[in-house]
Amino acid sequence: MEENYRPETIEPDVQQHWDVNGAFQVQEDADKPKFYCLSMFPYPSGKLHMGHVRNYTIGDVISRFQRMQGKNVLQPMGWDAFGLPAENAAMQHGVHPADWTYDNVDYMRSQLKRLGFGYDWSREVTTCDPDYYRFEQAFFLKLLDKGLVYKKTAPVNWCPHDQTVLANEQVIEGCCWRCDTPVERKEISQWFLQITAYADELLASLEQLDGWPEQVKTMQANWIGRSEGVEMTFSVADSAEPLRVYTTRPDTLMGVTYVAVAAEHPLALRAAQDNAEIAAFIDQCRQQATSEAVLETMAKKGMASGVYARHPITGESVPVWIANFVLMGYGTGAVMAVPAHDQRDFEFAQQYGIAIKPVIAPVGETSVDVSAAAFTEKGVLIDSGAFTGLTSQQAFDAIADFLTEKGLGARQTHYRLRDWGVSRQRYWGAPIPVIYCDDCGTVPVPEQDLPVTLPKDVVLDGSQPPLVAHPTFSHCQCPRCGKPARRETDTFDTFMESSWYFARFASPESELMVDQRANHWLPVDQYIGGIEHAILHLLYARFYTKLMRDVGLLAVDEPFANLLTQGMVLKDGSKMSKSKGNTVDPQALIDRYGADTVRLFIMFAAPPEQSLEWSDSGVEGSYRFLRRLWKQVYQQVNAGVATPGTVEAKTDAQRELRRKTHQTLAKVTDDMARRHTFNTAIAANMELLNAVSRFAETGAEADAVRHEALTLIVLMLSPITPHICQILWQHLGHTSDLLDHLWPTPDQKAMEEASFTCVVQVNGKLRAKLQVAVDIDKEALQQHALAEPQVVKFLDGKTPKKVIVVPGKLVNIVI
RNA sequence: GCCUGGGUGGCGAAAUAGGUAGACGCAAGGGACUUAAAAUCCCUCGGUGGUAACACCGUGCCGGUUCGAUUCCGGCCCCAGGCACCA
Repeated sequence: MEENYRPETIEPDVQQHWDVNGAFQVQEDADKPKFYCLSMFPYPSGKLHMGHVRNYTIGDVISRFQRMQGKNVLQPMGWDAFGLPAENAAMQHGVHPADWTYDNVDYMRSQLKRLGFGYDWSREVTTCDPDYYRFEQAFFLKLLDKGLVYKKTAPVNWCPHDQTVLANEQVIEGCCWRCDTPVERKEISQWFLQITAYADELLASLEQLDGWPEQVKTMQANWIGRSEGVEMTFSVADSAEPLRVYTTRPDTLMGVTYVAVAAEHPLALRAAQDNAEIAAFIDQCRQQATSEAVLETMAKKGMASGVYARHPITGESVPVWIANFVLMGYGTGAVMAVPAHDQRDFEFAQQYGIAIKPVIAPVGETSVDVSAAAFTEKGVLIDSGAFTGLTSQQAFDAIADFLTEKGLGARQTHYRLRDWGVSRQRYWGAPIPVIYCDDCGTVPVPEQDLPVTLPKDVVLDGSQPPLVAHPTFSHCQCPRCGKPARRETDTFDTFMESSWYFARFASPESELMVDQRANHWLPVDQYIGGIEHAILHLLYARFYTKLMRDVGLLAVDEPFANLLTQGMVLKDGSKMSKSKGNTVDPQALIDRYGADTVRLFIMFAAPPEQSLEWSDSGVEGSYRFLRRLWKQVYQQVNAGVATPGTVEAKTDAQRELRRKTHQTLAKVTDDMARRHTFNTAIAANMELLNAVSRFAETGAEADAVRHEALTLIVLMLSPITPHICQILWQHLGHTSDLLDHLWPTPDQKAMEEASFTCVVQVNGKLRAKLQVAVDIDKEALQQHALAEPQVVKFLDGKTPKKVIVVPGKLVNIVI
């Protein structure tokens, strides 16, 4: 055995050994319980960042641990390969998105291998491959056929200078990131998946996800945002089309003093026709990005439309205002406003001198002060005609019934969740497989013509959409009538690909989207990924799973049985990202210290769900620990001790080391299996190694106890630092395969202790510690504690008011 | 603005079910070894006071519940993630 730890030589050897043996290739096996462990696949952005290293180390540790539990572990890897950065790279560096993407995939794959992750590479999938996205196109058409897909207009960010649609991320302070031109809002026709049809189930089945963090379930529930309310109509003078509004507070209806509509609302557009001022204001409203964060924080502005709506109950005229914070695409594009009982309405009314009419008072009172702020709580109706005196709850029903009877409204369940817009006006994505014919309308691409392949010969200079400019792509024949027709030039949202990849891994080469093997492996037993995906990706993947179930492709209701959301890797207090320029390149650390050190450090620095503040120092400490471990094994092996027989502690020191060894094993097992707190599992092993270092005894029994401790450290650490452990395992004289070695069980007898440290408190403050027998009775323990000099001193001759004895822990004396 | 988390020594953190605050590691300081350096090993290490024993203070801030609160409750401040076209 080499005296010094040399990761640069052992790691490639061990990796080659795994490779040659196909150690991580897996097949369905009826004799073993399956365990599908999946880490969120990466976008191939260039090279691995620390977030990837953290994510994939956690996944690999869990996979290896589960394998040692006797499970048949599937751990695949692939590439979420479509996306915006590839197009940006094309424009900046003149490299084709496909070449850029595949080069990145090759490099990042080599990095993953260098880190020693145990993936079944025979199942690798790449989403920009037509053999992947063709299933998605076919599935989309199936959904279209089922009526779960439709087209409608929706707002996009539009740069009038570059004549291009911008992602929210490309809008910097309301301006285009490339040319700094103020961005406009533009309504364009887009494809939608009807996720709202599944809103109820997506919400209800959250309750069955016992293996998900409460945090994520709460976020999803709030995102879906089910509410009970009333939709009603306000008729408008000299207009055929009444205003439809939805409210969750019909009890405040009598307090409505105006109605607000979006700038794009037909009513607003009509008002603008003969009013230049209104037209100018509407133009101004359009100069706004589409994101909710911007809408909610910007200055609220409005203008009276000059049009009046009739209050559905009182028949009074209320002014219709055009407001910049109402969006046409969300809901009905109109909202009723109750300034006295809604803070935003209140501020708007104050700003523009609109009436504020209080109609809800706190329970037990007959008036309410709304001079400074709206009263937003529920209460009792005042000044509300026939409804006066009702509670908010009673009024909800009374007003809903009244409106229903009069045909002016109806109770309605509403969701905050909006249908999923999947159209992207981009090149690097899966083409949407539809054709537009002047005679036949929208026609799906026939199945035998799939996939609609993304052409490679395109011009990417930012001047016009590549698929629109392409000489032949958009020109086609109508599949129905054969006349010249236009092919859809939008591509799919990349969330489409990441919504079903976990199912594809089960049968990656199948001629079907998924085959029966998906039902063997699904659901994923452990899914691991960044907390930033808590809503969108996870919700879309859950939705897709239900869609696939309902067309008979899958038998499961939910894709991910257990979810671990890892925290961000931060540097200088914010998320590591290229745009912020605060990234740390893992490769330099791997080159210097080896994969095991990097894996060990990232698992040691923080528990997985917490954010991890990166610091370059500390990696050194992990390296030192592995060297100390190597040295301890070297000393043991060098002394000629390998594979001793039975272990029997003879001396106190031996018994103490054995106790520590098995207590550590018990703790580490719990940390790894239940708590997923790998940091404390590592700390416990560090403590144990420190104990081994201090253990100075020699002789056959001492060597056997030491050997047992070292063997167990190697076993316990092997999921985390598999390379060094594989080598040390062999040097310790073990011939079995470490990868499939069963996780050891602690020896309960060795863990037993004769005495424990009992804490003695006076008024809750620590005053003394007693070393007492484990089986001491309560009375004796109390007497013992009261006799302590420190206690006597504080008692000062007085009798304690109360003595609390917690067996096995502490005595608290209250004076 | 809304939703969800988080805040503990110089730093990363630990305290698992309300019971010893700071395990483990980093950094720092001191020492041993060495011709020297690196490496390694040993010791100290929350703050204030004290030669010491020890005392008091201390888990973002204010208040509450409790014999006892980092942990539970109420209010506030700050930081992070998400907000539907970044992935």
